[in-house]
Amino acid sequence: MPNNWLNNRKRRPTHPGEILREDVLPASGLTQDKLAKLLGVSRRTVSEILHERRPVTTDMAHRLARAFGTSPEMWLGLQQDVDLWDTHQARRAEYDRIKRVPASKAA
Amino acid sequence: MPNNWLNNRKRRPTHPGEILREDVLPASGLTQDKLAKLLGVSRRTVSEILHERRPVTTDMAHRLARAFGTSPEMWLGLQQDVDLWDTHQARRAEYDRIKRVPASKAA
DNA sequence: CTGCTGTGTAATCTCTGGCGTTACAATAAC
DNA sequence: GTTATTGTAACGCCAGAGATTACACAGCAG
Repeated sequence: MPNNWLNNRKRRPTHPGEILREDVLPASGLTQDKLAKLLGVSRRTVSEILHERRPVTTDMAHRLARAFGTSPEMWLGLQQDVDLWDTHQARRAEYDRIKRVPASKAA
Repeated sequence: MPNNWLNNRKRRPTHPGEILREDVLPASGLTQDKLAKLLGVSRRTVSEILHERRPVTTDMAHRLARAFGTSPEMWLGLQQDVDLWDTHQARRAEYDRIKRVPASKAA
């Protein structure tokens, strides 16, 4: 409910690679290499995403969506939450210094 | 309702810069320069976002959220839609070539 | 007319990060 | 054994987000 819900989370949100590694890929019966060729990316890219060392980019979100019949938003949304969380962890001190703009009702 | 809702849109989704330019910034009564200092970024960065020439990054989403009391997800979500749309425009041919993975129920 | 303020925007640099290719080692499967 | 699958190091490439500096031009107050 709170807007700053994300900022208050204790745990890092689920990386899309986890879904891919633990559910989607096993269910598909594909090897990493096969999937990579199918998606049109390198085997390395697939591997690093599975290990959550690389983000699912806009491009990858589209590719995964095509291959697995899901929406690109689904994959990218997961990634966004992770990105927002990571950035907040890294720079929370700086963000805390930013002051709220007063609602100057000079409308 | 359809998953590929985004892909079927005729119009490019609303860039967060538009909201900032047409609503949020005017309502605040701030100049671009003031806002830039407040956010801790360069005047140029603010200007380019207002003109929709630069995306709202994860970092900027946090800054805007702090300054205007909104959620980072709000700003970033708008940007995501734009990004997905742009990428799809640019590479739809390549994506169309990606074949759907058969649901091998080798479960 | 003269400034001052706010703004757009080149030019230039820096840094980060996503991706590919190649190659090698380790492990699992046959 | 031999082959298939996978992790990952070492390259190199290139795009893009951001800062800084500087200049041009608008609008408005005096």
